[in-house]
Formats: sequence, C-alpha cells, structure tokens
Amino acid sequence: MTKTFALVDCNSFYVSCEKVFRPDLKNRPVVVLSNNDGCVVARSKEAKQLGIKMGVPVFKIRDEIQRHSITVFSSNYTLYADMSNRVMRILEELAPRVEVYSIDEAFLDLTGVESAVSLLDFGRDIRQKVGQDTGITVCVGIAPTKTLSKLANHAAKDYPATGGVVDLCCSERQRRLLTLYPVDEVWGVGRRLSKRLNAQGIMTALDLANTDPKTIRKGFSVVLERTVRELNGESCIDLEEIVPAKQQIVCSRSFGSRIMTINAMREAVSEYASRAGEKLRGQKRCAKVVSVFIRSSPFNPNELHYSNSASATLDMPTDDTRDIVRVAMMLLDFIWRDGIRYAKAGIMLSDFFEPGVFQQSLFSKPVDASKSQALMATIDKINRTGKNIFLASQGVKKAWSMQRHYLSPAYTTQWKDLPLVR
DNA sequence: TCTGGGGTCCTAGGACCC
DNA sequence: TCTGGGGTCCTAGGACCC
Repeated sequence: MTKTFALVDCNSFYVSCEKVFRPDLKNRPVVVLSNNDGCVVARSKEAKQLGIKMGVPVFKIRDEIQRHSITVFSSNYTLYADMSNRVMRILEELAPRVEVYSIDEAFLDLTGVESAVSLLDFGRDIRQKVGQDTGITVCVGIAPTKTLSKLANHAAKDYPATGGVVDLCCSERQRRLLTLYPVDEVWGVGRRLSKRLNAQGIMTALDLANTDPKTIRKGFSVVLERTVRELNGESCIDLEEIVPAKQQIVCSRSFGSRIMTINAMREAVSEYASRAGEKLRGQKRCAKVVSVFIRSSPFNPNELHYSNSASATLDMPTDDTRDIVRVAMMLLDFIWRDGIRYAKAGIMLSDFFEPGVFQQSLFSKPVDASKSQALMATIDKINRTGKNIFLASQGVKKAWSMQRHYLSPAYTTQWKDLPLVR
C-alpha cells in the first residue's frame, strides 16, 4: 500500500513564539539570536524581506537593526519548548501517528486518511486548529515519502497561493516541483554533497531523482541512495514514533567573555557537568565515559588557536553529579594550558547503561547507590521549581556566563511572568 | 570587541583474531 | 626475503539535520 506522510513545520518558529505575546510587533521585522546573542537564528517575514540572512553574526548587522528598527530577542528556550509542546499535543490529537522531528516540525503518518477526507482539507484543518489554539502558523507538505513531504512543505512556504498546504501525492506534480528546486535544498543533501553533485552535472532535485540509485551508492553512500529512491516516491525512511534513547549527552557553551584563569574554567566546566548530569538522570541512564573539551576562538587570526579534549572511562557507570564533576576536573587539569583566551568549553557523556544493570568486576567493592540517588533526585526536584541548588565548584558570580541582553519573559512557565490583559 | 548548541548516522582504517 | 583471506570490533572523522 502506498504510504502518505505529512510534514508540519512552524513558520519562523522562535519569532512566532515571541510575537504571540507581543501583538504590537505584528507586521514588524523581528529576529531571534542564538545563545550568547551571537548570530541570527530566526527571522520574521519582514526581516527576511529586509535582506537579513540566516546565521549572520549580529555585530555585522548593527546598522540595519538601527535603521529599520528591527526588534531583537535573545533565545528563550523555555518559552519555545513550552510552545512546541502545545503544538505537538494538538497534532497528536489530529493524527493517528506522529513523529516529533525537531522543536518546530513533526512528521505525520496519514496513510489511509484519504479514504475519509481529502488530504488537502486535512492539511487545512491542521493549520486552522494549530493557529487558533496557539497563535502559531504552520505549513503542511503531504507526499508518499518523507523526503518529498519536506519538499512539499518547502513549496507551501515559498508559494503563498498554496495557502500553506501542498499535496504532492500525484507523480506528475512531483516531477514538476523537482525541477524548481536546486539539489542542495533536498533533505539530506548539504553543502559538501551538493558541490560534488554539481561537479557531475547534477544541479536540480530532478537531476538527482533521475540518477541511477546504484551508481549513487557506489560514488557516494547508501544514505544518498535512499534519498534518490525517496525522490522517486519509494518510501525508505519510516516514521519513528518512539523516540530512541540518546547515545550521548553534550553540554557546551561559548562564554559571554573570554576565560583566562583555571578557576573560572573550573566553574564553567562544573556548571556544564551538572547540567549534563541532570539530563542524564532525566533519561534514566548512567554513563561510563566522560569527555571534556576546551578551546580558544577559531575566528581570530591574530591569536594562536588552541583546542584540546580528553576522555576517561569510569570503573562503574554513574549518574551522580559529584562523580561527573570530579572526573571532569581531572580531565580539565590534564588539557589546561596557561596564556590562552578560552572562548568555549563543553562536556560529553557517553556509553550509557540503565541504572543497576551494569556487570560489576569480580574485585570491585559493591556500591550502595541509594544515598546518591536520593540526593540527586532531591536536587533535581528543587531545581525544577525554578530555584537553584548547585555545587560550590560551579561558582557564584559567573562572570563568564552567556549574554542574553534581549530576553523576553517566561510568559508560559512562571506565574510572575504571566501576560496580563488590561 | 563581537561568529550557537545538540544531535545522528555512515565509512574508512587500524588492531586483533583465527 | 617472503608476507593470505576473512572476520569483528572500535574509533575518528566526515557528512548531515534542526
């Protein structure tokens, strides 16, 4: 049976979240910045029209921001995550099977839906319902494969005449749309691949679809072969309803200002280690491998670039923040070098086990983890209320912590920030 | 002065084994 | 001086995604 997928994607998601609570910004240019107020990661329609590019460092567009009175926000992930949940719950009510693919997109399995209602109407219903309940506008792309539904969604965004919904189930329409998109806009084809493909004369999505899959497998990879088949309507990538358990947890961040002393670096790495431990316990896992990396800015040509990392394998997997911090501090001492202006650091946890299922070595002392578990559970519980319990090693002043000069209130997750209607 | 963060999958190559 | 074939496992690095 032919499958049917829909890709639902929120329009300029982060900007839309901010605009929901700021009706005064309707029809105004708005951008949202990455962590540390570094570069632009989301733009309103109006900001795009002014020529603001995705990913541009904010210091390069100071003039435009001034001249056009563009409103700027720091990233407010607490708000975006909450709004995302609201959107996803609605999709789950409407469709039988949903895969939450990222903070602002979901794949829906619409196989068989067509017998009851037209796919176009179904897409319009989704749009209407999400818009009404959350204030977020979405576009819907419908097709027999995930890769084609991505492209259909693209078209729904690019051509306002579609009303934000494109049904690409008929193969003639597929071919016609494929001619309109360069190959680098295909899902799974990035900068490097498109360069190599272009060199072989494969310029458009249709060119790629018309290439022999076996040749692609030989010259490139099985991944790209799947993409070719998907472009031709053969579904190779299934819906993944169940979120697979994470293989690794990373906590890393650029500093608000450069770090030059080991004490400040110890604070920062302790902080990231604690966040990583929290995430690990949230996944109900213990980790056996801890890695730490530190580096200077790779962008300054007048400075020697230093970047290094180190890993340690523990005797026993752990989810105790104190263990993780202790190992991280050892690793940090190992890679630390004086005289560097450090710009970024991070910690990675990997090699996960479920608590209690690890085979202990014959000679290791039995460990009673119950005290550690109770302590960590208590800390996590308190921290979830918005208070903050932390190890002394994380520091208090945190001169290095990230810059967020344009942060909006936590409208939906803190009572004190609840928007008022006057 | 100022350039994000967090993931996944695949492949090639080395180590090691029989 | 010569130097197989086949297999597994692990890791680093490259590519992609949002």
